[in-house]
Amino acid sequence: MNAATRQKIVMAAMELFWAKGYQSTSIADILARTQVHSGSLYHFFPGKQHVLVAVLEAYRDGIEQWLLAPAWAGVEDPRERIFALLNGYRTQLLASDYAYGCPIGNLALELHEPDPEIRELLAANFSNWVAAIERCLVAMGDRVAPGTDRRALAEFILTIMEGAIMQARTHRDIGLFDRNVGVLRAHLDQLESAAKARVEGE
Amino acid sequence: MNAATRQKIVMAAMELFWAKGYQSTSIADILARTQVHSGSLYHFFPGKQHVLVAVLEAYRDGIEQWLLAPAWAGVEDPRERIFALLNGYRTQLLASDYAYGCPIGNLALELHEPDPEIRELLAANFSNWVAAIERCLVAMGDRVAPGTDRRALAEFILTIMEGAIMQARTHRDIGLFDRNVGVLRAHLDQLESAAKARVEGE
DNA sequence: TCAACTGTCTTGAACGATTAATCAAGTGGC
DNA sequence: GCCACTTGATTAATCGTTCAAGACAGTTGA
Repeated sequence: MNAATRQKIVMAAMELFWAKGYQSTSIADILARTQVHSGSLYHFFPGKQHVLVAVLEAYRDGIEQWLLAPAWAGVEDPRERIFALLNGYRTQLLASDYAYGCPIGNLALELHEPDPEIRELLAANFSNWVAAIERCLVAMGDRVAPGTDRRALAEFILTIMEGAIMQARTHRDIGLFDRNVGVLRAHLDQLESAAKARVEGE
Repeated sequence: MNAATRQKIVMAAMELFWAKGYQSTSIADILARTQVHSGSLYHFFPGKQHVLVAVLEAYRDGIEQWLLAPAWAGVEDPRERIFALLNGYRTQLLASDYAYGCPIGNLALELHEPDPEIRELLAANFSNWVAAIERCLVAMGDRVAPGTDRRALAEFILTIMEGAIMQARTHRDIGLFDRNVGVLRAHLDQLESAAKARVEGE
């Protein structure tokens, strides 16, 4: 199997779905960008939807390499890793003049009645992201109060990332992103100081 | 002007854009549902995009009557009004089997390069929603610590609503919505108890 | 009182463009 | 010769949009 052509298609589709969305990206768009002809594309993929499947699998399998590793390079403190990850999205949003938000979040809201396979891949992408944050929260140990539901808090942080990008992009104002992250920071501060007080009180 | 036909189109488009998204809704879909013919639609609207404008204007102008008033009927406490509003979205999500999220949030992420007019209408809808929450936070008076940025907190609450719906819908699991709202509730609890401690301390 | 006119809205066939997808004929390495 | 892959013209369907013709209500003028 000529993996090169297949991968070229997936990479181009990744970029195009991110920039324009799934429906607004035509097969012709993908063919033009890759210099591949339609017969080749349909040799590897039964249809457009299967290109999306491959894209979502690529995101799922590449989260460590393409998302977490770059964001966390040189950042050791687990708490700061959370904000470093959020800052990665912030940077992308600004660098693209508010065009590039979260590719998974975009697709999750664009596709209204996705096939189960697609929906589960979107969910898996969210789950992996949440798991990465949860690992940071676990690594913070007793800096967060012991009774804290770290999984729920990790889900909450994904929520904030998605909502903050949505608002910042719509208003074309990074202040919305920053203020949202600011409130999250205050929330984590409070959780930490509560844990600290608890330790000192004992 | 025969306002009846125009309004029929706007109402049908509202529903269809909400259920299927903007791009997946064809003019033919709107015509079929309204029993209006294409010539009539194009008599009132220069094009599909202007139907979207009318829909967004309808949301903007109807937020009080169609969103806030029903959610807040019988709820006087400003803090509980916040959660009553969130609960409205929760109910819709469940009643529609995870189909109906936030119509504005959906459009905000589906449309990648919206015309300025569309983008500003989306932003105006968000702003009105945030303003309504901010009024609740102001009505809470010194139950929240005086230094709190109530606007930022209101934006944060919109973020949580949007992110919580996105995740719950993708996972088809209301637990994601509930846990997100749970963390928000804990955050507000903490803000309230901090304000209380401050008052008692003085 | 009635006929003619005016402007608003309706009808529905038709248009060109774009869409995802097909397929028969190739190419080239093994 | 076999098989994986490529080429690119072609397809049927669907898209948003157009337009000429007509329906209808209200106004005008005699």
